[in-house]
Amino acid sequence: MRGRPRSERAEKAIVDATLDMIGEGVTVSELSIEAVATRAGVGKTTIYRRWSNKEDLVVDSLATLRLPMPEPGGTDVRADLIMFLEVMRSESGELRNRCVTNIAMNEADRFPDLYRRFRELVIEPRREAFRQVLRRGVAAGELRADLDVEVAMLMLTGAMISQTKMSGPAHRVPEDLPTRLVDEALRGFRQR
Amino acid sequence: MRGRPRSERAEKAIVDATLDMIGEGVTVSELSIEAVATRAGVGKTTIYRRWSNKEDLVVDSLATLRLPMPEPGGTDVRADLIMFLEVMRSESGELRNRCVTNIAMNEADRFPDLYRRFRELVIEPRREAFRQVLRRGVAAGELRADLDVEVAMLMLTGAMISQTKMSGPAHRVPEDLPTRLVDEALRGFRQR
DNA sequence: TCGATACGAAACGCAATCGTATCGAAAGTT
DNA sequence: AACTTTCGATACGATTGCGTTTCGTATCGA
Repeated sequence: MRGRPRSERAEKAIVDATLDMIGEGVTVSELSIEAVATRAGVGKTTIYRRWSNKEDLVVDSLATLRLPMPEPGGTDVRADLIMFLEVMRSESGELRNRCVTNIAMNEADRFPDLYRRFRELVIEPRREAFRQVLRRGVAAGELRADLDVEVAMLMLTGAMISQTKMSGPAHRVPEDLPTRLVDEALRGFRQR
Repeated sequence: MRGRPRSERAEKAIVDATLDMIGEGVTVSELSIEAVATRAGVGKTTIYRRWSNKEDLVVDSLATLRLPMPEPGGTDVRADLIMFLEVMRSESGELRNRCVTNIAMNEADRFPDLYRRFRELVIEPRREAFRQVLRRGVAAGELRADLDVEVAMLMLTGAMISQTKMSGPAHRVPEDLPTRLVDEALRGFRQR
């Protein structure tokens, strides 16, 4: 291949700018190529040479997100559940990781293809890992045999997600929320 | 007062158009006065005569939402909790009522004033009612004396909200989800 | 009936963003 | 050294929406 090769640095700067803006809460509709170019310190040409439109840019950018999947210990259900929620909590504090929730919650209706790819790539693997922790807990007799695993997962993750979204990027999710959530869920609300 | 009075019908049409569009998932940023005017069958003048900008229009429109607050029976905590979640579930099926979640989840970061007013007007009263149900349950000895009311509320409502957002406007939230959520929460996950 | 105000429609100038084109300079290959 | 491609910058016409103004008509109170 002849000619000047494409700049790796420019490409990374574009993707970084895109992810940062989405993390800040800019919707896909609002995200302007011009803003991305400016923020990345790059000409618009350089973006359009690589991606033909905004959605492609967003999809490819999100695909570069490599969120480390926590590895559950497998012996203590309580500890594993807290660990998963703690990952959600700490990630919510970093701008970049807010992409995940922002895309999942805000863009599902309007960009179904984007949402579907993102769901398969990021969300479902995590849900499955979480599900396995609960299943192991049931199998080990640590959790009720008739526990509704899907509902249990929804209660814990839904609480974290709602809290994250409601509190906004400025506020922090309380450090002890994962522990408190898991303990309340394990004990049950009812007096005995 | 002299002169032609302002048209009640036009005003209602404008507010309805605004709420419908928000319910459909149009963000406040995307919501254009021109689109509202067209949809309401009204001139832009008629809108600007009443509201000086988009945010005012949205705030006032949301303020007209009179979401019937369920009246808890006060005797059976389980029944009251299920009733609250059931209201959330059934409302999520109607376009108009999706305004509540759409605004609360998507616009908090970008329109903090709007979010604050909306929170005081719509969200907090409901949260408080929900909180009271749990408090009464504790006082009556039906729930654990050391129950973390805030965490309990977060688990139940967060689960409903997440499920609603994740499933999108097309899908329906399962009818039995409120019951399953409340029963799991009351029992606790742990084997005894 | 008359004067005041609201009505819907249309046009205004302004700003943002779109996707494309053009530029000279830079950075590679052959 | 010659050639090719990308670089960032800049300008382009098109489109959209803003908030304002103007228009002739409609609808009220006095």
